[in-house]
Amino acid sequence: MLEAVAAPPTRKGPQTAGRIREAALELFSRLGFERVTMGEIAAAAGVSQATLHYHFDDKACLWRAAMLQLSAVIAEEERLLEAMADAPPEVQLRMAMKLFLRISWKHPALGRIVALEGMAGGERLAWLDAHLTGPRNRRLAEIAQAAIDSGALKPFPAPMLVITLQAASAGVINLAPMMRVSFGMDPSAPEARQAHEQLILDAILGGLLTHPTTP
Amino acid sequence: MLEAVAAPPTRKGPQTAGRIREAALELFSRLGFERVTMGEIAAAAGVSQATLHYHFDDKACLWRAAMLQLSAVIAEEERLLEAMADAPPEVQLRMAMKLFLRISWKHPALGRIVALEGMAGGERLAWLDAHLTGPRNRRLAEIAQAAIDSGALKPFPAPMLVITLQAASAGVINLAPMMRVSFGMDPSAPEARQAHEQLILDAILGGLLTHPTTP
DNA sequence: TCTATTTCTGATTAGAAAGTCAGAAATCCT
DNA sequence: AGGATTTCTGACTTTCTAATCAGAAATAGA
Repeated sequence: MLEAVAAPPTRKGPQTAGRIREAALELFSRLGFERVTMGEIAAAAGVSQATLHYHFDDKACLWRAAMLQLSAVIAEEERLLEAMADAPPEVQLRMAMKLFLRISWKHPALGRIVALEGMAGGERLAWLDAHLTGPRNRRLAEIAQAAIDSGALKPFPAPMLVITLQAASAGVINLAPMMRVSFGMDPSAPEARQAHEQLILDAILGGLLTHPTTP
Repeated sequence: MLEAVAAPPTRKGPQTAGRIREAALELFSRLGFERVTMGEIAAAAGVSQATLHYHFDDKACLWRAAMLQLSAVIAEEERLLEAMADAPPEVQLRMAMKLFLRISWKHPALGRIVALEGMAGGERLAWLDAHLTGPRNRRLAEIAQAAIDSGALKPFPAPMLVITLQAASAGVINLAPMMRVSFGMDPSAPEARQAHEQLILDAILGGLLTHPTTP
């Protein structure tokens, strides 16, 4: 069988397929596609290695299934952005940024995946762009461009703004192990998370708006 | 033989060892430790696979040698930071930031390595912290802390400032493939590089200083 | 209960990659 | 030139991993 998503709870297959996808997402995002073995995923999901190949044709297929699951969750959480399509650009921008930050913290796997595959290039990145990151990036870029056109935001290239925001938000979360090693500090502690969010907002709203607002 | 650095040019060994280190650095930084095979490195350096094991005991040893080479270059380029240890904190901070950005652009391998290993954790990260990234991070944090103590910089945790700067500068460079796929834009083009640098400086100097200065 | 279908597993296979080694080729020294 | 040393290579071994498959266990439906 292959990548089924919804199913009657009486059947047991989809349930274990879900456990496998979760384990795969965690491992893939933390270590990258080839650092993870099918055996590790199987162990993490509590099934045999052959079971992985029963539910998913091959390793690449399992990777895509895990990403699709993440994609669905995130798309759902970003739904509310569409509801404010006619708010002033500056308001939309601020809202989008906060949502972006919140999602980065809530789904650390996303940022890790983006860092890993967005750096390596290749067909997995192409797939990600089509199914997960591309639409997000371009929607955010549109909002930034509108803010620039309205004169609220300094005229930097919108893609550069988007990627920088991406890098600065997810990057800090990704580099948690490094922060621990270099500074003995845990960035996922609530107060650190708070400081990080405030830092990004201050930097962008204070430094990049034409009429700075530091709330 | 093992990790020799300087040598008489008449001997041929160190020269090929250098070529191997360069090829290794490029590949390791682009793909990560385990995505790269010894065969690929050998091919890129134009030698046989067995030659790699003649010059370096094993793969991990080659990885460290490549990192050490990078480390030496960077340490040299950051030497001039020590010369201004008694300048006012704000001046030092601005200088350090610009140097940091310049080095990120000049040695893209550094940022990729940091992203890859800083995210994965493990013994390679520990080694990096001891030999390359740790000293840099802590020196930059000291400068940031001095700027905070002097009242020039808003009182965010210095480690958070450092890691965010790291993530925002290197991150954009790392994500070049993603920018190409998502926006068809090449961030390594001179004008993009310029915009990126200005963006970071504006964000930090405009948004995080207590008395903003936007030059 | 009994049969068919779904779900899962142990055993196995094929292939890739790191690392070893004996010896060839190149270079140095006298 | 000629022996000694450094440098390099092809062929091999070992280990690890993805993928396959026949069949066991569990579940559903009559």
